[in-house]
Amino acid sequence: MKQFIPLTDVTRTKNAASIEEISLQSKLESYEAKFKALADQKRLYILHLLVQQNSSCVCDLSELIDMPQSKLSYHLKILLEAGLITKETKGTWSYYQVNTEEINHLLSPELCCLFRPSCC
Amino acid sequence: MKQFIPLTDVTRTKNAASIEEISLQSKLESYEAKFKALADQKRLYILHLLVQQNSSCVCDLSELIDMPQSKLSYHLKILLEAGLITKETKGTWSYYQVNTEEINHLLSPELCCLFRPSCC
DNA sequence: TTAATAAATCAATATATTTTGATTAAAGGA
DNA sequence: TCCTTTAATCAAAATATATTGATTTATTAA
Repeated sequence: MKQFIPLTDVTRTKNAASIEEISLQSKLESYEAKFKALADQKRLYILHLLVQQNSSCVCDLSELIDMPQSKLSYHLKILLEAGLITKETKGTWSYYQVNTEEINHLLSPELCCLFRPSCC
Repeated sequence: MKQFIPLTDVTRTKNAASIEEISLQSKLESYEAKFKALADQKRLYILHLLVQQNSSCVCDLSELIDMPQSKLSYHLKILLEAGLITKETKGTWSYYQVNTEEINHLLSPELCCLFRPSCC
């Protein structure tokens, strides 16, 4: 995982960062994580599939996307930690769903065709 | 640069990909590049600064963000190639600007405070 | 119980991205 | 011309991310 880097590229010796800088920085940090999760064709395609399936478990997805289970779990975890999907475990199954609200907060309405259900 | 990966994880031997799959794939590919450019605190901060400055050259930005010139040029290039900023060269100076239209196509109105001028 | 299935995790490797400092190229001024 | 400034580029090193195959854990079914 990436470390928390200061907004400017050197250590502040004299003054502490202002409140505004800290809050900007924590915003940038959380957007970084979300965009990082979106910055991958495979994960974008997983989101696209999840939207169409509404909800699906790893093994079903694994067949749909033709990807080994461990690899898929890895990418799902990244999406989950970024808050872009949610997970519900029932017995040995884990069902994943797109977090539509989060996607709406982040992306333009134009991107709906790809990442939102019941749209286009 | 990342290679063009097929939507499923194996080589299609029998059938060629359908038109829909190809067009989906090229969309995902272009979004991947844009999200990759956004997937970095430093670049998000550069965008934020550019929005406030309206237009600025590398040397001015370099002071604002306290980042070495070569590093800044590297990150500006990534933003430029993703189409998120534009560049205009005057003499030895290069002036960069946020491509607001592109940002609007991509991001939610909510993100305006950070990445759009005259907003919030 | 035992065996089978689902999915998370792990360690090793492979790949990609970022950083650094130096060099280069182009433009402008003395 | 020669010196300075601006910014792009380069190669090497550092860091981060992704992939692989094996292992582990938990649950269910026989």
